[in-house]
Amino acid sequence: MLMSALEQFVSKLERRRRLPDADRDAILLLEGVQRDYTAGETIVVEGASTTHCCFVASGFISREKRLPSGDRQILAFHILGDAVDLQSLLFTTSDHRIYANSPTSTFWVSHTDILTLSEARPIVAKALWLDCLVDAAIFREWTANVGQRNALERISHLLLEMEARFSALGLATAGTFTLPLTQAAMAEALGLSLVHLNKTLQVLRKRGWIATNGRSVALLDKPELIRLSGFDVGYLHLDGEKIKWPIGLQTSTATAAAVSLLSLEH
Amino acid sequence: MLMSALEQFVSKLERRRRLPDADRDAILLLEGVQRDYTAGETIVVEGASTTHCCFVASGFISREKRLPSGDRQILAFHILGDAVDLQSLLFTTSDHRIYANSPTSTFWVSHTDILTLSEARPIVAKALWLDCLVDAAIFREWTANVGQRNALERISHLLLEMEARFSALGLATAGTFTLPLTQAAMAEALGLSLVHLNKTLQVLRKRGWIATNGRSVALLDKPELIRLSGFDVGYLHLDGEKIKWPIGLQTSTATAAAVSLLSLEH
DNA sequence: CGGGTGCTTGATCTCTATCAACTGGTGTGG
DNA sequence: CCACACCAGTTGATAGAGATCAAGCACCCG
Repeated sequence: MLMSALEQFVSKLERRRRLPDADRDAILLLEGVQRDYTAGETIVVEGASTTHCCFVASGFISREKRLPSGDRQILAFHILGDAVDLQSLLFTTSDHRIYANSPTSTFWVSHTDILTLSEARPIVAKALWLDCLVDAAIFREWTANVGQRNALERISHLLLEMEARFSALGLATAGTFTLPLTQAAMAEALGLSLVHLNKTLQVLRKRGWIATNGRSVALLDKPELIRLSGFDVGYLHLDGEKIKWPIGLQTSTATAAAVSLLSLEH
Repeated sequence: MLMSALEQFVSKLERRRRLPDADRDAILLLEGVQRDYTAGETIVVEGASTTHCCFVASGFISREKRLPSGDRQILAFHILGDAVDLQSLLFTTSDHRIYANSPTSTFWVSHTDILTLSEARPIVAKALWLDCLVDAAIFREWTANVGQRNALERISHLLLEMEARFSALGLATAGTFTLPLTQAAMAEALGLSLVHLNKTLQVLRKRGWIATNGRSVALLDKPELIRLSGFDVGYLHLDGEKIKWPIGLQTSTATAAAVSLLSLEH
């Protein structure tokens, strides 16, 4: 239970693809600094220069963009085992704000060390790259969610995503988990107004599909929520099912394969 | 003008960060197959297994997700010099459909070859990784666009993005460029209905901020469009301004730096 | 006990979707 | 060469989802 942030992170990576011992150990040996935050605390300011990457040991973190109008859009949530903002590993500044929605414990590793390690160990590089690609897949799904679904569907979709992610960590049982979010934050993640979100949540409750108790959420009728929202866990890449990750590569007959692919396709 | 797809791609990378000759050449020497598409043709079907990555030599490509309801969300546009769906380099299947909005010429390189090259050349790996991160930054901006902005702002924002991207390639002059999109496609990228998009475009035209002629778009009052939509080119990372990309890494006093950062922060 | 935060409610407004029809251009086939 | 079909764009009318405004309630904490 009391795994370190890096141990949690490695577990996540290894749920997708087992790592050679040497690579796993190399990640675990990364040096860094622990740092805790209280609920509501800002972790990284928008525009701040990024020199370190933070790994979550516990808590709940969100990343948001603020528009000139003052409106905000929450772009992602991060929980234990996540690398927050590996996305800015190769950028000098962060293009969005990161903050703690609940008391949060993190571990900070310097970008330089991560890059050095990646350079020395292609497998580590690939695992991190993959993690970025998964994050991007989630971004895409969120874009579709906000762009195409109505309030009822959007909320269901988000709840299903969070349940799946908590569940993969053993932090959800029978569709029940703790979601340390105010309704205001949820509204900002979904592109809805607070009032409308509140009323739509009530619809979900009245239909008996979900129940809430404080910060605890129970998905009472997952099949129905899934049907309604069109949720499909695949994009979260919680396991290795859709991961292509050859470790020992041999110079293959790649071009020949390309030709056959292209001609067969149509 | 008649640069190959890989040459265009390398130019894009080098606008961000100059590459050592050996690495540049290694990319340019990637083998592959050329393939052309007509307007409206599907390039990759959703769910198809991904074995090759396509580089755009000319034309206009979009990537879209289809929801069970039948609605679609366009997730990204790609033009000359782009690597379409480097995002699925480490996945076995594509989670979205890719298709040509205009006659398009592409060059296909096998994932295996790309991964082999990345393994051999950390700098190439980093350049490709960076390209994925930039794509992800654009996804984030789109999420915010669709989630928080109204129709007028959304359209303006998209047009500004496309103008900036074309402009970086020398394909836009004085705010005028060719956008090979039907209004239906634009609506699907912005999460708007076709009818509403059409009417809102008319507002933009009546206010004298844009003009259209066939597929040609002219941004007549960029300052006003920027003010309205809160557009900020930064997220496109067209140049190297915000790119952090040390090539020669030395084991630094990273942890010490972390400590000072963390204590200074608050 | 006062004030803050988070949740809830009702009334109203408006933006955007939906439905339906019409135009103009393009292309194809008889 | 015309008839027809098709597609992209446009228009008007109507409906509905969701935003906004305003207020009240419950809980927690200093």
